[in-house]
Amino acid sequence: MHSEVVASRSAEQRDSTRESRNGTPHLDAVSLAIIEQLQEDGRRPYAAIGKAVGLSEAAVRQRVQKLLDQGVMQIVAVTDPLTVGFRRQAMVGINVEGDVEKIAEALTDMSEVEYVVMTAGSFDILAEIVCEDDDHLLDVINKRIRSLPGVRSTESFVYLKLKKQTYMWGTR
Amino acid sequence: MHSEVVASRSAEQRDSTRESRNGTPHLDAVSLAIIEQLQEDGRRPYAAIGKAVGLSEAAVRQRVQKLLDQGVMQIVAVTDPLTVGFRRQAMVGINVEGDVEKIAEALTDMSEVEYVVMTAGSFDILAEIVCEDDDHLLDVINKRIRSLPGVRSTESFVYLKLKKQTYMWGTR
DNA sequence: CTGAGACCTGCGGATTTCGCAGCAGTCCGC
DNA sequence: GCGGACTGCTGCGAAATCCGCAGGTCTCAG
Repeated sequence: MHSEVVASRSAEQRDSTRESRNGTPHLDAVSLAIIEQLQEDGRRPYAAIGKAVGLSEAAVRQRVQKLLDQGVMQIVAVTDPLTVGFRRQAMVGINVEGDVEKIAEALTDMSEVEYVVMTAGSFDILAEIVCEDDDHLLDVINKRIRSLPGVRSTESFVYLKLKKQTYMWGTR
Repeated sequence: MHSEVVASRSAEQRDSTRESRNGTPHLDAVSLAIIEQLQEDGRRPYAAIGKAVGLSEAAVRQRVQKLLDQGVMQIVAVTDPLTVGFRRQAMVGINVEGDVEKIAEALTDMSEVEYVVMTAGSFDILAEIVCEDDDHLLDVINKRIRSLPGVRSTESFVYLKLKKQTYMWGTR
């Protein structure tokens, strides 16, 4: 009736989450299904999730706790920054000479920087900035980022309109 | 003892959330405080939140429900895409001739596209793509995006390493 | 064979959620 | 000034959920 994900766990995937060589835990189908449930509604009761994935309430609870402890997922409220009073956002492409990782670390430490990723292509790093107003944004980009030793150049893309933002990884 | 956010709501901010002219609801300090609580832990009990912000359990519950209904926030599980099996990600900068909004809409409809924003600067649109492997990524960029009528050019930045990703807007 | 470890189930008791009735303050129009 | 509509908060009791813990099963290693 209700789609059971698995029943006879025939070897191989007991140990629902286990370290693989690169350090990221491997997830089995059931944990994935649990995550999907929580991506639809982070407050869905464990019993309801259990019914959906074919597990007892307690088992779901233990798995969720483990996923949280391991840092595989987190359950949080996400908002539209505009609504919460941050009126200027920008993506900044950065070119670095020398240690890219080091610059990335420095960006990570800035509270206005929401997102940092090292990339291949004509930028070494992309960083998303969330600010209260133009002055604040200008300050962060010009004073704090461009002055980092090793930053060769930056290019800014000020956000005009956010069209889509989902958190539905694994739900398709 | 426990930091009350407000007590005498002296006019002005009854109507905790109200439409301002641009359509985005205005949030008062208490709702902001509630959001902060839920950004730390999306499953925190209403009573605990109430204690923190100085409201009854029922009041917090009503406010949270309203914030969800209005779409101001959503409570969801967020994960590291890599852990869930999406091994290739990229940011794509796009230049458009003609109706930018239209292209943005088209991108929004693609399930692999996680994030779409219209920008000022040398790209008209930035879109984040989440894929399972290289083939999938190539397919989305070359076949689906570049073939959209009006797309003049694209530039891709394949993700090498995600360094930071927070959901703490309003928490600083 | 035996012990350790991972994972699941079942079950009470504590806690939380939920729905609702009641109350207070504001903003109308009359 | 005074109802009436509206919004938001509180306080409750009932229902549902969460939580901890004591087993049980399976697998692997020695």
